Amino acid sequence: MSDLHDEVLRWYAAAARDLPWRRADATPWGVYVSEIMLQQTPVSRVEPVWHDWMHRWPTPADLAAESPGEAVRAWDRLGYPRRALRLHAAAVAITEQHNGVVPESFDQLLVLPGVGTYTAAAVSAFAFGIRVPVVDTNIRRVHARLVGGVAQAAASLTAAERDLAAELLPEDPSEAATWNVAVMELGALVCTARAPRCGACPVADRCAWQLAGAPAYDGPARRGQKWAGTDRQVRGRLLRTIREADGPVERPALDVVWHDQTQRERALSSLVEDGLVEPLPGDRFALPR
DNA sequence: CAGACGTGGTA
DNA sequence: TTACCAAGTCT
Repeated sequence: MSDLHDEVLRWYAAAARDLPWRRADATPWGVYVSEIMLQQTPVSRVEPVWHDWMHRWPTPADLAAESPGEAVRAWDRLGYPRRALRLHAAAVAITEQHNGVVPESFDQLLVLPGVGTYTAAAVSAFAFGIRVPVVDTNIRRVHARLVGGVAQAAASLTAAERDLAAELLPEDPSEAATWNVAVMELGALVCTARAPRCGACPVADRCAWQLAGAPAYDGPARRGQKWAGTDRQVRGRLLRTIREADGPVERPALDVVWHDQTQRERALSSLVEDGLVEPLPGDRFALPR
């Protein structure tokens, strides 16, 4: 084991958070659910919802037996609710095509709805200990600083970044699995985007970015996501109203959430199109059955 | 490949 | 208060 691996793994053993989906008693399904929920969503908001889901649907078959609408309701306010729909669809696929057992391989995971390259690698590595490089935003940032000597990773994932992640992965499978989660944790706790705690970093002495004097990011400004006035905001309001209602919602209850009728109708139609909302007779709307 | 897609905490 | 940020995926 190289010094780099040794330092990071030692740090992880001492500093890792005690997250429920990382505990020894976490099931592959629990890991899977956590990875979907954690997409673009902070740990603190995921934790309570994850516990609810694990209690209610401890296996893929349990979720598959429910209606997709119940998954959307239980998703609560985690955001990007299509993830709930895809998680439900994945539970159905796992139940029908894999005998209810979460598949282990990257390729089998990748074809499940809502699973991209990051999640396929993460589930394969974290739930099954398979030696596969995981590349998420934390790991990309750590690599950009530690090896690249720059403050931020590129705007989009490059082939060079994939190659680097593969090169840095320890040979030993068990060590490799821990390495992935350790680098991710380092990025989440120490090598953070805004105010990195380099004084607490186990590899600051060999960090290319530190050695270069921690230069500020000098590339083009990244466009922030718009929110106010967008269809996303309207969709959020509409779905929240429907999600929090006991039964089907009448049209007037939706009319009041947004003033612009054209945009309101467009947003509602897109929710129906996505399968997040089901139109019912009598101009009523509900979560999908 | 750039843009769409939620939500809420923090500086 | 505006703007950025949080374990991405899909088209």
